[in-house]
Amino acid sequence: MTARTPDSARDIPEATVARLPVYLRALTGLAESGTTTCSSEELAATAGVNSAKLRKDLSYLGSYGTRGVGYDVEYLRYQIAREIGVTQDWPVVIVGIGNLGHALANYSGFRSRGFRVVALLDADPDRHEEVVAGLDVRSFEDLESIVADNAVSIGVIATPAVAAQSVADRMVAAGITSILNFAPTVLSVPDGVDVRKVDLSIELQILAYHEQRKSVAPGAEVVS
Amino acid sequence: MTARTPDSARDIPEATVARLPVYLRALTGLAESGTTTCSSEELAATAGVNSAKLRKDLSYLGSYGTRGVGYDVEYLRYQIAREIGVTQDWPVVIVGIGNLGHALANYSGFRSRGFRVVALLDADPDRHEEVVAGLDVRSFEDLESIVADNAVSIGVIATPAVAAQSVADRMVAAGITSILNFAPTVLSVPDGVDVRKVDLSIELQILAYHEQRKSVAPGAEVVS
DNA sequence: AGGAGTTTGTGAACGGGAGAACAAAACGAG
DNA sequence: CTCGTTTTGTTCTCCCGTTCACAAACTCCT
Ligand SMILES: NC(=O)c1ccc[n+]([C@@H]2O[C@H](COP(=O)([O-])OP(=O)(O)OC[C@H]3O[C@@H](n4cnc5c(N)ncnc54)[C@H](O)[C@@H]3O)[C@@H](O)[C@H]2O)c1
Ligand SMILES: NC(=O)c1ccc[n+]([C@@H]2O[C@H](COP(=O)([O-])OP(=O)(O)OC[C@H]3O[C@@H](n4cnc5c(N)ncnc54)[C@H](O)[C@@H]3O)[C@@H](O)[C@H]2O)c1
Repeated sequence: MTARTPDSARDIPEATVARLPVYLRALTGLAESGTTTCSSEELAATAGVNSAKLRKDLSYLGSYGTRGVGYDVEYLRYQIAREIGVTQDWPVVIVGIGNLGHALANYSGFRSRGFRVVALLDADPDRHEEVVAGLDVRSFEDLESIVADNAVSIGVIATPAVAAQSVADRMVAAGITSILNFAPTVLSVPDGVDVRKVDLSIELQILAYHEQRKSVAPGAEVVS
Repeated sequence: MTARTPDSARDIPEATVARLPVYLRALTGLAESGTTTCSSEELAATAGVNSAKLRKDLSYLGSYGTRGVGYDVEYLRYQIAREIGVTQDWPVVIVGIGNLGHALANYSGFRSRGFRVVALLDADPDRHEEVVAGLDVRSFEDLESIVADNAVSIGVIATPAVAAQSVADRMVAAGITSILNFAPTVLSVPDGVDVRKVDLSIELQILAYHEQRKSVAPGAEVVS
């Protein structure tokens, strides 16, 4: 019987943290369709996970359900949002406004999920005349002042791979402590800085591996 | 002593499969910089993983190193590429040529890693006049014939979330067995079809969670 | 040829996550 | 108030993945 600190039941497993946003999305969907209460079974189906896993995940946050009834959609949604930290708005800077940077800047889904793009930066002076998604593309040299003025702690790297490490170094020096990296490179950053990478080529290669094996052995597998 | 089938040492752990593309990228980098031989330590550092893990991963493919020496960069690169299946070219279709679809279509990294975009499809007739990255944007109705004519088995979904499931259903019916999904929805597909999802909002939310906790407890953590 | 030095490949210990199963709690009917 | 039904929260077990540590294998030097 661990005396559970009721206010801050800390250290949520990483695997659970990665699923909380999925639950949040599912709950938002349920709320929009008018559902006010749902069981772990329903929510699990909507989120595409096992219901036991869902319940265990939620138990790390606290006891927000009612036995025999289920969960209040709106209440649980708020609790998860609070736990993740998306009840507040997070300012974000995007560096590298090329093909991908444009798409990211124009994406409305970030805003609706608690993130606000405060600046678009690019090293190429030709880009600086452009206005993307209502924001001026500014010089990369402005990074430090923008980070300081807007209390930015999250940065997105969408530059070519060769530039990524130097951009990351500069971000870290400017005070950014979380980086989402789209460039296909391993970034090295000091302790205390989180890096997550998104590599589309790797995803395709994983699919190709399984695809190749389907041709010989029909052992099918669904990776979600 | 499991009699290791030398030609097909099958069932590589999923976690290893996900890292093989990283090793491949690291090896390509080493090869380009003129390195012909490397130790597991060097390669692990380049790929950003533990060297013991790297060696164990490679051991699933076979014994391609030489004790006391290391690995032949070019030889190992080929072996990994063959194992993943990227020695051949994989035809790919992209559905939903909006912000993200444009970026994907223009991305040269796919081509250089064994993937060839054979068609860009969109439901919006206004898009059909467009030429992106040297390809006509074609009607979604052409899906079946394109898949059949080009033996496409991999599809990319970059449509809004509401359309994603119906696009996936249509892809599966047309014969596609691997899907990379960018829409923030859970797709349900029959057994035998692989789905991988890329959700940028989830990545940001995971960063936000850790960021939020940094403010209170300085227990830093690097997630790569 | 033999020994010293390197580096691989793998056995074994460890930790974390997934899922089954169940006891505890809430609710409603009678 | 009591019993039956529903559903949560949690315990327990199993499996996968990570990491350590070391014997086996190879090279080079003397
Ligand atoms: N486009 C895609 O769909 C896609 C897919 C997967 C991965 N990626 C990766 O994302 C990254 C960006 O891709 P892209 O297609 O947008 O490339 P891009 O060449 O279109 O854009 C890169 C932008 O970064 C800017 N830049 C270069 N060096 C910079 C620096 N030091 N500081 C600031 N800005 C700098 C360039 O001026 C350019 O505008 C690449 O690393 C690419 O490998 C892209
Ligand atoms: N843009 C981004 O950076 C970004 C980031 C994260 C996630 N996403 C997700 O990626 C998806 C695409 O984003 P986007 O910004 O490119 O959206 P978008 O609206 O710019 O483009 C969507 C395209 O899909 C087409 N489409 C709609 N229904 C279709 C159907 N049934 N069949 C074929 N085509 C159809 C539309 O005509 C449009 O061209 C969305 O689900 C979005 O949530 C985008």
